[in-house]
Amino acid sequence: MSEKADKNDFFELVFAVVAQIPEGKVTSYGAIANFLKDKRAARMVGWAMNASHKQKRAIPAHRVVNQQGLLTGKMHFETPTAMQERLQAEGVVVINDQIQNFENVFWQPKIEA
DNA sequence: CCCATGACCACAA
DNA sequence: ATTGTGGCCATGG
Repeated sequence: MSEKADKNDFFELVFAVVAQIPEGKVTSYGAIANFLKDKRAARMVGWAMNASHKQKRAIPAHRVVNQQGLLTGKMHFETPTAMQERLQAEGVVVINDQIQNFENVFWQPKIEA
């Protein structure tokens, strides 16, 4: 089988991690990038999220925020408020696009088969 | 083909 | 502590 798409692996890896985020929890781009040994490539993670809409897999991109716990990419969602509303629907307190008690809801990326 | 932008993060001054 | 720049890789014009 010739799996060669390296960049595709990056996508799958990011999607895999994001898909494993438990409800009521969030993670950061840098955390994922760091997990991928490319902490400088945090932008690529965000870019992968942009492609998450194309993925058939349910990618809870709303659970992915920046290191500050700020909903930077809310504008890329269906609606600018979809991200915040969705997070709150999962029990995450978000005020002014800022996740409250971010440390408590922070989830460390890890591959759980 | 070259330039500019992007859901970011880390480091230096 | 804050501000500014670089770096990362890919996509778009």
